[in-house]
Amino acid sequence: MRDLDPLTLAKELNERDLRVLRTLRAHRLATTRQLQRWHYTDGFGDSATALRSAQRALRRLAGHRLIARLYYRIGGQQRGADSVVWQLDVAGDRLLAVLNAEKRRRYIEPRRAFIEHTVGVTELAVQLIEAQRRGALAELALTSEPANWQRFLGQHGRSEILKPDLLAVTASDEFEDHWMFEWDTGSEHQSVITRKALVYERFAAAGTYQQAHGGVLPAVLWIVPSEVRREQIEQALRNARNLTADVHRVVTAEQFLPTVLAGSEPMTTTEERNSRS
DNA sequence: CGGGCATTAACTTCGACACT
DNA sequence: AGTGTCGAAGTTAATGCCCG
Repeated sequence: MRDLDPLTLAKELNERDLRVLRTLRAHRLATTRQLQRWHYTDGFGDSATALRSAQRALRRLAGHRLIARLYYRIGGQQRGADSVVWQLDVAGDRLLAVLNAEKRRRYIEPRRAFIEHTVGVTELAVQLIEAQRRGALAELALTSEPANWQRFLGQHGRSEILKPDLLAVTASDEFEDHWMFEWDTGSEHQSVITRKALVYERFAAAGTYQQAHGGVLPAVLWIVPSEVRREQIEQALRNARNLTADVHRVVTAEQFLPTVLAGSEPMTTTEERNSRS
């Protein structure tokens, strides 16, 4: 069954299978739970059944080598479906390549830091999808790497590329917000952070994005794992020269969704959100 | 008191089967 | 074929117990 012709294989797949494959292509890595929350929600009695169905389907896809389960599990075995990570495998890659006339990628077991970072970014996408589904967001357009890379001319006409972790355009009833998300796992040195922030700064100055989107500049949202880290990043951004502070906003993972739902305009207060008992 | 070991509790995955 | 549900089997962490 390994060398089934991709189009023959495609006939055995349902629409949901293909959506899972496309999600893994776009976001590279996702946990079982994330894929369940994204694609296995409609028509299930409870979330346990949905999870069971997702596990079965993912296992079936893995049997065709459409997807592969990583050896590394986030947080260890006892985290269950939250720890099992999937990526596209050779057959799935070939299938999507045939369907979409795209070129191939390599699919090897990534490094641990990459896994945790990428799954974190996927989590942002899943949270936004869920928010849209329950009506908290009227519109949502997600663009992941590498499609969201932004080429622009920096200082002295030097060609540069900005690589956000995730690009999102959200809309509530009347406002449309553009976001660039940077998921910080807490492992990067502050100099790396500020260097990246300066790329954003030059990108804003170049004005190419604003020209293409009616004058709108995306808000840059840094998502960090802890309050301590949040203060460190904010301090680093403050200390960096040539940074206009209001372009960048730093929030913890818990604050991510409320921040996006509140919109990219400067917020009044975040204190109520922090008090959690 | 603390190390080492066995037991228990709390999870998960996954097979099985009925049902639609 | 896909869904709903149960329970067996496996795991890990927490707990309890003994003994030097």
